[in-house]
Amino acid sequence: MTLRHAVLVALLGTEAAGYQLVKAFDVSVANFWASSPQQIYAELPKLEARGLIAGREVVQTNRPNKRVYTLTKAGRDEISNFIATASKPSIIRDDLVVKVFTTGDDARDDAQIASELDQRATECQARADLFTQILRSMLGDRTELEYLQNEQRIGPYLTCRRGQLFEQDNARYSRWTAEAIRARLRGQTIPGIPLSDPRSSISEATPLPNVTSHG
Amino acid sequence: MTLRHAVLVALLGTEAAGYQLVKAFDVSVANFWASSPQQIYAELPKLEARGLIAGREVVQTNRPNKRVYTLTKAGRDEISNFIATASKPSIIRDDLVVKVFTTGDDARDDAQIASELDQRATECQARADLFTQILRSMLGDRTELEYLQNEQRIGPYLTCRRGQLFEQDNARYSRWTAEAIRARLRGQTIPGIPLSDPRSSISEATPLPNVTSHG
DNA sequence: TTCGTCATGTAATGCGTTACATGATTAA
DNA sequence: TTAATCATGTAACGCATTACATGACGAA
Repeated sequence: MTLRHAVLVALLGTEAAGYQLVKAFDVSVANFWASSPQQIYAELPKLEARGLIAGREVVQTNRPNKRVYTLTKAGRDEISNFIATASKPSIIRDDLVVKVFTTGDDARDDAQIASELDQRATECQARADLFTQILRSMLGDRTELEYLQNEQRIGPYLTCRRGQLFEQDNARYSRWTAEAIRARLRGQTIPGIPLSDPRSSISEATPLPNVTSHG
Repeated sequence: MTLRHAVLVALLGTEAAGYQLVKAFDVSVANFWASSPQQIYAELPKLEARGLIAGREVVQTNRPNKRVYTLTKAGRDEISNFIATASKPSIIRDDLVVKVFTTGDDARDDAQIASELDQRATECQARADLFTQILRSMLGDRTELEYLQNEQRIGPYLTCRRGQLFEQDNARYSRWTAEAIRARLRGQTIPGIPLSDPRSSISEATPLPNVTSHG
């Protein structure tokens, strides 16, 4: 039951209509809680019925009218409550990795999988680059350190960073795996991938990449 | 509708009972398709009814009897079919990152979140280490390169690698974020985290870590 | 004698996905 | 005139989660 909480936190510090939330989910909340427009639209009346958000009609000319929602006190309490409850482990759902699991069973399937991995790598890299842009525009002319020290709501920055990291990681894995599968299909050595790098764990050695330098 | 496919691929090359599948999901399939025991048990009769798997009773003494399932020809075709269909983007669901999104709204909540991040980092690292062990036992005395060249079914290795990478990445993110939040709460600089590292993108510079060296 | 493992479920409820539906405005 | 954006849904179905349930064996 966390779509509820995902919607509530999206309303922290800003009122928004359903359509705006749908758009906001695309670039921020989707990084940790992917949801379809239908789900979001369906959730809003439920939250309002429970008194966690309050909606009001906004009449527009040249545009359809819309219903704009704000967090209530009860909604804020629900968020704090949620934060006080133990988190469940993260879960991934990935069709493509289900396919990777079959690798070695059928050569034609393997070729298909490798080409889908290439495509996935490109998509992930594109999304990662988008996140890098968003992060840099959040920073303005400040360094990340300055931003994290001075900005009051750093949450959106930190979660966008999560999305960036996930996409980069996914792109990296997809490229590596595509090469491994294809090299086998050719019966050749795996080119251009330093599999024998002496580092055993990325976790201690590698800092998070910098957003400020480069594009 | 991919739990179906996750179960089918788990039966590639080996017959298994429900209980065994539940256990297998824990350490391998869960890395890309997390599912509860109840879901798996419920899925098996459905797959059998569709003719994608065949079950037979195995009578045991000293143990409850069990029903063991094998892929049918139709099941294999269903897998190939699935592979030929375009994959959906990966999705993450992560409670804790929903909480991170709120950071900056309430200091007490922030402290709570930072401490949950510490815990998460530890759990992820433990799981990553477990995967490293599993990977090394798959390799035996071969290098990864040798393994990928010579073993016929490399799928389970590649997906375990995915799990390892995800857990390491998640641990790294959790540590970094916990520090960022806590440093702000103290009003201090962020210690020990090289935020200003000149590398802009992890994806091109960093190879996948090696499994063979270290423990 | 208590816990963990083996072995398998049911039932209720709620969440999520897919397909379908509408209708105006504005930019290419 | 075609597509994209704004704005919001309904309906059907199937998937997922939570709680509950059973019962024997073996190890500590």
